[in-house]
Amino acid sequence: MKLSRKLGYACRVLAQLARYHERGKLAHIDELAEIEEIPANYLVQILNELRNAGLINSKRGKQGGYALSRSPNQIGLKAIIMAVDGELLEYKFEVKGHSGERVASVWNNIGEEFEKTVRCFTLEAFMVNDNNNMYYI
Amino acid sequence: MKLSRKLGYACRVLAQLARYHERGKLAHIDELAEIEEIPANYLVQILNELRNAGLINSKRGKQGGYALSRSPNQIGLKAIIMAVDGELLEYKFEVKGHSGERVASVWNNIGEEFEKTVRCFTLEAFMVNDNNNMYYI
DNA sequence: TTACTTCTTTGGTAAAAAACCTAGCTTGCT
DNA sequence: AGCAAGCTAGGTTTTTTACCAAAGAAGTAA
Repeated sequence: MKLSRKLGYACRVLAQLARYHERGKLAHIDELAEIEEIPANYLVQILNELRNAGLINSKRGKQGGYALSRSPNQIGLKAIIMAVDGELLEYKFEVKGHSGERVASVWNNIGEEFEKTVRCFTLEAFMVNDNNNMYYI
Repeated sequence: MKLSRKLGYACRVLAQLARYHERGKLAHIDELAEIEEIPANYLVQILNELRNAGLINSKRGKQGGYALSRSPNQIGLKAIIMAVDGELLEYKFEVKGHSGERVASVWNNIGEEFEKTVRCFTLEAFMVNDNNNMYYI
């Protein structure tokens, strides 16, 4: 059970876009790539998928860039996962053999439970709050 | 988020071994492969990992075969997953970038929740009960 | 309208992982 | 001894992941 690196990138870039969202600014792909240390050429693809899923908007040309399509607490983790991975919990094994159906049905149940868990999280959970680190002597 | 085919095989072969367990018989690798429609050459590896994890025992030579090391309700799903996949929920992405740590920490929480879900299941859940299908006219 | 800047799209490639195979070895039974 | 099982350690093949590159399209501003 592995989480793809791509999903990690997606969470990070969205977290970063959430910060831009607070400041009402558009983010450039190169900025995002540098701040979150994501290969820019790969990030292009990821941002595309996020846009196709309706999580972010983009604007071309000068003054262009990316922005969240709604506020972070309106962007559920399930939507993020499905945007980049297609499925929440996909079992790639065919339903075969004597126990095939039973096993598949149990994993469906587990998938539903997992979905409940995932529903508890939104993009807000991924946001870094810099103020937490600001202590004055 | 994909479940490996290997994990599906493992669940199925264990479910089948659970039936042998009820009848107190040892199972041969070829029988298991045929009944559950798993490539025998691959199954060898899987059974090996299950044995190394202590979930099953094996006996060589004539009259040899495989058996569960304990009853199905004593074999937790977590142990099964970890036997074949190594980790329960492994995120292969390095902790980098501005939001790296935060994202990793959130996914750790999700992993813990997932573990709670998984703890509710044992091998018993995967067993097929033939009696359910036995209706007499 | 032209030049420039940004995203968009497509079609790749390289590396890693997953799935599966082969063949010789070991153990235990009869 | 001889055979019937599992054991082990290497392969190979296929699929997926991660990433790159370059031409295209759309907006902006001189």
